[in-house]
Amino acid sequence: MDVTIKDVAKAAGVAPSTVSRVIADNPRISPATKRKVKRAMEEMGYHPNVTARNLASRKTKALGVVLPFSADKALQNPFFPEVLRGISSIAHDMDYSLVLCTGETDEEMLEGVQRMVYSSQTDGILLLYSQVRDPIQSFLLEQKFPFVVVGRPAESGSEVTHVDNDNIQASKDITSHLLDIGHERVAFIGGSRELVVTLDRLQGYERALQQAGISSSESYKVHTEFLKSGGRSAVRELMSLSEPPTGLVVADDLMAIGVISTLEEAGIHVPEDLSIVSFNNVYLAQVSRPALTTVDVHIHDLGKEAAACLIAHVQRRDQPAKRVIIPHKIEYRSSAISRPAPSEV
Amino acid sequence: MDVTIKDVAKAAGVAPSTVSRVIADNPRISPATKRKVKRAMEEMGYHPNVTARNLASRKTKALGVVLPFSADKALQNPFFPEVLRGISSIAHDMDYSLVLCTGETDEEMLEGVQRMVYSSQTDGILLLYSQVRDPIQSFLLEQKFPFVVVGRPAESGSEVTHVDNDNIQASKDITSHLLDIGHERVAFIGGSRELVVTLDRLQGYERALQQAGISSSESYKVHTEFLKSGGRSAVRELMSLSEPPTGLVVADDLMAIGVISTLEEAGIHVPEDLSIVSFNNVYLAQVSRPALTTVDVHIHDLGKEAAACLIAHVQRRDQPAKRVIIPHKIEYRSSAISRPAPSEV
DNA sequence: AAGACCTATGCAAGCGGCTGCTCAAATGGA
DNA sequence: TCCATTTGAGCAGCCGCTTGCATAGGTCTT
Repeated sequence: MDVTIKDVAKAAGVAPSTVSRVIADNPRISPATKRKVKRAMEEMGYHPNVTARNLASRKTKALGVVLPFSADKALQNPFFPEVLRGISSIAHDMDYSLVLCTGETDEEMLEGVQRMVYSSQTDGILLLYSQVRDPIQSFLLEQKFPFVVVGRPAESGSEVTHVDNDNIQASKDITSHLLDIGHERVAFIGGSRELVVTLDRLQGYERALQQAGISSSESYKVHTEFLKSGGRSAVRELMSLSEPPTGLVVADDLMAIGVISTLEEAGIHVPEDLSIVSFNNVYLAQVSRPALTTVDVHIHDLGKEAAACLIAHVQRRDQPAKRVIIPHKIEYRSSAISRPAPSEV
Repeated sequence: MDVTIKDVAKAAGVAPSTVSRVIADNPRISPATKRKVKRAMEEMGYHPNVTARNLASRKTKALGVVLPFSADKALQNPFFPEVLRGISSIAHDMDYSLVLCTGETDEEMLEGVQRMVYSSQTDGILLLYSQVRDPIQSFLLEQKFPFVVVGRPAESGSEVTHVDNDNIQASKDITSHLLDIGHERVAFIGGSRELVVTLDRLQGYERALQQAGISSSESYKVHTEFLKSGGRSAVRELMSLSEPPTGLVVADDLMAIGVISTLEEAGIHVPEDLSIVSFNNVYLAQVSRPALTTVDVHIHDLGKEAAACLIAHVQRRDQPAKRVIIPHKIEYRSSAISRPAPSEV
């Protein structure tokens, strides 16, 4: 708490600069001196002061993590903790610390980001979501501040490094699965249209239909908030169509759980009456009933990769923007079953 | 990114110290000068460098947040994000930043905490869980480093400021509820015995039984990991007793969901065959089927209060340790129903 | 043996902002 | 009008560490 580099220097009989170089493991210091200094540090319980170090070296060894709290991006979604875990593991390995930035509204978050950037609190920033026309992305871009986004940037995609799944393909895959096992009327329930991930998954769904030669109907595509039970009305509407779907592609596990709940209330059983597939494969997906057939997007890897990219990027600023795609994998469980051949009414 | 206090000073035709005092809104600077300086800051896009400021003022305006990743404390539990939200809202208001510290193991976390403390990265630390014989708490205590824990410290409770629910009372309340609606055989499923919260809830359960004049049986108290499906075997064991319980007090919502799933697999229906109550009232509790009767512990308030306490504490170090109890409230939903009067066999 | 070169350290100037102290100007009182 | 006060602002040292440059020995060359 108190012993400084000077104290150590004095005790070891060397100059402060030497101690500093010992800390940095500078090859220009002889092994003998290093040992001597290290012993002194040990004995005195010396620990370098990061603040001073940061000031002198004009770096922070800290990454900013921006995660949304607003209702529809929903921090209660286990997606965030999980990606955080991935980020943290890399940050820890590379000796970076993480500073959190959140807010209930876009403005609050932007404010937070600006603070981080202007006051040089972090070397780079990680965006854990991607929405269209994101003022934060614009700001960061314009400031030329290093950042990487988890997800696909809606704009300037080629200029910003991002780590994502191929959500279009993933969605196409899982929709096709539903089609393959006999469903002909498959609807899509997505979250906020502002989120790129929703858009991508919707597009994948549409492509799958198209490939199967099924025309897609607007009434089969509904959007509702990630978590809000507002989903209820959307589901009811969907099921009261003259030709209700027999299969549902839901853009998120948690949403799927909410949807299933609503369905059951209405006396519709999953998967007997209706098959459901979703995305993310959070822990709950295997514990809820029925266990969810879902796309495992390897959340943890998304986080790890994003952190690694960002660190690489802040260490060598000249790196070009890159795009990393984390593979996905469908987990087949019990929320989707094959549809008996339709009876010709 | 570049303009410093000196540049502003020059532009405004004053000394750097004057600019500094303007920033601090020091009353010794005349309004006229303040205006002048502020205009200059504005025009030049000046933003103080926190690092330099921190170094000079020997504060960081940052709070460390320690949250566990290990399996049984489970970050996937929405409890953490939610308390984080509470913390964040206060931190934001008070202009503090949050730095995250996590780890998969206790050692990793201790390491992280030590780093924070030794290198003075934060002014104070928030512990989001409490376990018995916690090396982190001991360390912090011994270093006299300001910290507050969310939960009840197992040891030295009177010396460390903490924010908690009255979990014993809460557990007693909800267990009594089960008893009141006619259940006579009520079992308890808790998480890790290392966690104080588990211990408290167990104790509340026991007290309720005792007060109702029911003797508690060891086979009715089981512990399993917070999330792991390992819970399965525990549940099966419980249900294969010669006198299986008709009511279950589960120490956590997520666990309850897992338990219900296991039960249903075994053909036992909740709440018809078995009533379940749990704790926390996370978002899922109202969305899952059946919706959970659970104790709302006001997670968000826990976080807010904890952050407020910590900030108060770092600002005036001489404050005595205090204990804040957040009230709880039972949410009656559909996972617990009254037990028909037992038939006299 | 003397200059050329290393090697291992030390010196000192920052990094950007804070703050105790000093000092000049302005104000007020008599 | 003159001196005591108050007010406003500047000076300079410091926070703890990093780093370019200088330097003192020592080792090689030739």
